[in-house]
Amino acid sequence: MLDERKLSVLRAIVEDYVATQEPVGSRALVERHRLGVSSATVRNDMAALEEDGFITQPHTSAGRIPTDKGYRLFVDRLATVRALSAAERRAIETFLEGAVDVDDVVQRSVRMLAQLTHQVAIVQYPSLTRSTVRHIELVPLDGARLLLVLISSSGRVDQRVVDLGTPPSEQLVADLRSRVATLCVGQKLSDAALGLAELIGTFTDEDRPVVTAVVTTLAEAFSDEKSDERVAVGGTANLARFGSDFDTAIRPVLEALEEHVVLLKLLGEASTPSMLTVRIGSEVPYHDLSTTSVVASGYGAPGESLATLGVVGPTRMDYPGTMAAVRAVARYVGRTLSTS
Amino acid sequence: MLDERKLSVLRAIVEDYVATQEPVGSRALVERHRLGVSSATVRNDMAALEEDGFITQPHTSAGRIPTDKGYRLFVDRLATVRALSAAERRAIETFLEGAVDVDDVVQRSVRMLAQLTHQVAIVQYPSLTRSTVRHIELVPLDGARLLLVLISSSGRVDQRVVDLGTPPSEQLVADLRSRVATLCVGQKLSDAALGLAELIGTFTDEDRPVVTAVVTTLAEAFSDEKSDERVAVGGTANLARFGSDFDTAIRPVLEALEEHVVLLKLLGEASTPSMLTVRIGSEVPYHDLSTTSVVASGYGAPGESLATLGVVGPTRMDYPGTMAAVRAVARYVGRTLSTS
DNA sequence: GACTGGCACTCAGGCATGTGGAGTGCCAAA
DNA sequence: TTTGGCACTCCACATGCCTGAGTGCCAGTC
Repeated sequence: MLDERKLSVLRAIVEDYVATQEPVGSRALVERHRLGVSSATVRNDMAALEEDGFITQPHTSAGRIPTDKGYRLFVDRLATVRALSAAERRAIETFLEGAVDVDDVVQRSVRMLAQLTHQVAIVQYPSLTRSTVRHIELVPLDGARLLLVLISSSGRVDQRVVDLGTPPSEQLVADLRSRVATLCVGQKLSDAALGLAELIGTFTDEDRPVVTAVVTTLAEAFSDEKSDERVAVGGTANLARFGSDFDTAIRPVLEALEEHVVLLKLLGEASTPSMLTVRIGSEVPYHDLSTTSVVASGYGAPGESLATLGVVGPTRMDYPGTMAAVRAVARYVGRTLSTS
Repeated sequence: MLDERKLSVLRAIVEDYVATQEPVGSRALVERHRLGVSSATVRNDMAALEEDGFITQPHTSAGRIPTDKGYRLFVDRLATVRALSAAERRAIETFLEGAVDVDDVVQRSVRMLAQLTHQVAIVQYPSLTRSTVRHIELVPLDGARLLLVLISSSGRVDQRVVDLGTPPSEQLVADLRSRVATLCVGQKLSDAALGLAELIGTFTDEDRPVVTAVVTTLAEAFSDEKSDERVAVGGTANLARFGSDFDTAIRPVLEALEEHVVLLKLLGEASTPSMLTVRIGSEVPYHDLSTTSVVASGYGAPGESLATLGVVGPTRMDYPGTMAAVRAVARYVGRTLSTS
């Protein structure tokens, strides 16, 4: 039903439409691509493709534009992955190398990604719950307060102030510090949770409130999803690509970008690193964003992903180029974070 | 030259234009405001106001719109400060009270401000260099590295990793910690700088590299402007108010919003808290933003301001309302931060 | 001298009309 | 199965007209 030539025609339509933003007709197609057949033949193929729902025409006597289904087929079967140029790769590398801490890595990635793809870029901060603890520290503050500092394997540093009620003895703090460290370092926090809970029972009744407060804070503040919700957004000036009508095209995207929860859902679950997720138009889980596509990838150490990054753009985007850029940036970010 | 009635006419024009976004004519003016004179008289006044550069007409036979100079006069002499409603004030208060840390306060303020003004809101994080040190801590990490934690009076917690070259003795760390703390706590970092520099000389040659590294990091990482550059932006969906032409109206603003340096310059120097700065159109120091206005205010303890917050919007904005909202939020944020 | 009513003039924006061109669908012939 | 040709459709653009809002000015009135 879909012979080789029809697929070529679809590919040609997608490529031309992405390039020109205008419905593409049969005549223009045979002129720009060496299809080896006449425009009449292409017209027949187009009719078939439209029948199958891969393309559509905005109105009679207009050219064709791809449907979401058409883009999907294009991405799955027709796109030839464009490799990044050496210059681009070098640019990513040197730009990311200049980062001084995790915050900086994320900022720079977002900029890089926006610049490479000319789309809106989103980078999620490395997940706390999914990385292991490198160092844990308890610092007594003035009064009955304790500063809890957590350094995770991705280099991220988080802190939280714990209110204890009563000032703890130096002895207790030191003891607690070493035992918590023994339990947690090298582990994921979630894996250490059980051990931490048991820890409480091993202290005297007197010390128990303090221990409980610390353990609870650890569990609550650092383990729940809240601390994984941080994201950076960049390249919003590229929203122009969505179209010129602010209310229907641009505003929904801007609103989504302000809702971090929505953003995280858009990026989706981080699968294994350098595994690309592409959602096209109606596949995006928000109705207002039905004319946008999302290209995302997990990033992190080769084994397991730390978080997700990606771009959102109009459905009529350059998928091969965007996918290549997202994949490349994800790879470099993962590398940068695991060696720092 | 500018009698009372002409000023009333100007005020009426500004108010109507802001409300309707359309050039306002003499007829409509006398209908909507009880000026007590006929439209012909208003026409004469308008001619005079135009002569003086306070208003202009987009084309012959159109109504008048205020010029930047007109808005300026309006803001300086004509605007009656609209007080926030009790409900609005209560909303700010309860919303900000729910914040758990400084980050949260800033996030919430930005949202609040955007929602109140229907403009794009910008909040600068409390300045490190301008607040005093509440607590300072040195935490030995694995290897020859030290974690430097700084808690400032605004509740902000910052940390930096120092690379020492050689692992320091526990004794040295403890010694250094207490002496640095003595020097810094209760002071601004900049005021303690001299004492810190002198501190180096009081250690033995052997210890000096370590001390130098710590002191330098303190001075460099926490004292320069870099750490004051953090800002939060919100309400970008309100960009619609700038107009419908993306390229000329919206894109320049989006681009400015991505450049933190530009943003900080827009907010301007924080003067004393609850002192409002209003820049109108051409008064804004960026040429691309000549159709935007900025309303900003410092915030902080009554004495001296910690940082700045504000909104950017089109020159045709509701100045009294915006100014009231900015002032109110600044006041509450200052209060919230100084009591936490 | 200040205000007012009246009048002629200007011009943007909306609406109807007309036209060119790009593109399609279909059919008969190769 | 492909192709050239032809009739048909419909958008985009240009043209022209008209209306209404608004102005500037002037002569008259208080």
